Amino acid sequence: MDTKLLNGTLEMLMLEVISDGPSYGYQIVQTVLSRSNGHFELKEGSLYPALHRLERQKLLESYWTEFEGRRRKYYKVTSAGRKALAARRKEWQAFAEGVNGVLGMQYGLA
Amino acid sequence: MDTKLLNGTLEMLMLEVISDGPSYGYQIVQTVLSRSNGHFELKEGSLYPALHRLERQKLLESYWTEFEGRRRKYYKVTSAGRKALAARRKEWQAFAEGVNGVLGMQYGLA
DNA sequence: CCACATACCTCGCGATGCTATGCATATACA
DNA sequence: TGTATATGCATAGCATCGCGAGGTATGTGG
Repeated sequence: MDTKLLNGTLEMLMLEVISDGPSYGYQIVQTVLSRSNGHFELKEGSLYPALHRLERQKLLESYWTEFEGRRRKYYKVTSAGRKALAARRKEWQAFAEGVNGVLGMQYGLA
Repeated sequence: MDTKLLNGTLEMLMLEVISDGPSYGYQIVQTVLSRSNGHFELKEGSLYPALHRLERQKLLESYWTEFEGRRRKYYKVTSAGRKALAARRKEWQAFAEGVNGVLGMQYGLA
């Protein structure tokens, strides 16, 4: 997968995954990987900075837990985060329609 | 339109437009604007560097013309450019499917 | 004469994803 | 015992790229 395309959508994907229930870094990577049919393999060097970014923006909140001797930092979506997610989904749809328009492709909900 | 999303797709859109016939900077902006239903307003600060990039990569070729006292630099797609465009269209489709998969959206050709 | 459209260009900033690296623990296997 | 693999978090520094701002130039219409 061309990494450049991910630009801007990575945070949306993370918000989306966490909006289904609190999750932590390592698990988010696995979830995105499976839900994208193995296409998106988030890298730690982009994942953790993005999580911290989203938390600074109050779109996520975190708490530490302990599980079988390993520490996990769980993140959950705030109400502001849900609003932001909804907005980004709309942006994504408009964007995809714009690109498909230029490419001469007509896409619609199946 | 969120500028971040354009990352990586801008070159594909430009190749696509020019593949319909030689075009020049100013016109490319107008074409992309109309074909995206007014969504993508390419900025000169990204347009011209991108054109030069694509020419350096031999995906575009250019020639100067004169029209009503104004100079225009026309670009045409090379055969390598056509191959690259086809590849990028595939990448885009895979990418969009991946994103829609994570978002829980099912899209198909209409 | 001056605003606006047309038409090209570059510099430097900010944002963002990645590689590389580091730390730590549990499990499986030799 | 040691060692590879999976789990789990984090940061520093690099490369890329789109954009705003600024510069140059001509034609047209008020």
